[in-house]
Amino acid sequence: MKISNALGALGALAHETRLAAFRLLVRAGADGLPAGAVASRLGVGATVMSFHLSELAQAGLVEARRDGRSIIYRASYKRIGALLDYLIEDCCQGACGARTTATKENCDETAAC
Amino acid sequence: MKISNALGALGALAHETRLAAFRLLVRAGADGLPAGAVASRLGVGATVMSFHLSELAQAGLVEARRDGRSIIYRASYKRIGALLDYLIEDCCQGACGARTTATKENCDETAAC
DNA sequence: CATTTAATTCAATTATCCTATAAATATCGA
DNA sequence: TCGATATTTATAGGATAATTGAATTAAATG
Repeated sequence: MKISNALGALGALAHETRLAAFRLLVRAGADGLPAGAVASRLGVGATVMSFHLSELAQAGLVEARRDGRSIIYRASYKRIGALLDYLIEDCCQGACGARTTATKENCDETAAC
Repeated sequence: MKISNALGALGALAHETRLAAFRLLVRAGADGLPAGAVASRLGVGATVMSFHLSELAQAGLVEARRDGRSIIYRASYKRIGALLDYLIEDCCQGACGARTTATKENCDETAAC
């Protein structure tokens, strides 16, 4: 992943509504959810949701497809995975690469986390 | 990690100068680097560097200590690790938790990443 | 104690982002 | 085709963030 892509993805996720939408779409799985469902589940208007979903799409974190009147969004697991790889490898240099789901027990959690 | 902390850390990293500074501090290791060294290595002015380092500190991603005239910054491995854990567990739900340094070979990279 | 060095803080400007409203597009069903 | 539904696009505003230069704090040195 290029640095400009990482910056775009980080910026896209650095917003309350967009992070919530992305988490919702990850949980929705490969089928995704229509934009309206995302908006109503998050309690935001259709217009603002459309704006934020397109920001996520621009960053490559979600993909859109039309299904009749609805536009279905789904999370790009490949893209979020690439971002995580970038952060772990290019930014952590192994210092926190061990703190993944595979080897999480190496870390002592604190309340501050 | 709480969602507000994750948002703060994502926002702090979503800036070219700050991401570069954080990467530099990660590579500098536990000893860290004085603010002036970070500024000159990145080719930015002392004032703007100070601003961005304090943003990173506010997000908990770096820590500052005074050493004589210098103020030494170092990366918080705990904090970046906590952010990665949050993204992997709360946002990926296992869909990309496998894409870590430990099990990276499961992923097919593309040019887009 | 005055000077130099290191870094921050303040104030002002500029740029960017977010929200809200209104209008437009696309699809479906009567 | 007409109206209803789903979503996007366009526009304008207000809020937030970033940059710059000057002033300030803090520590070391002669």
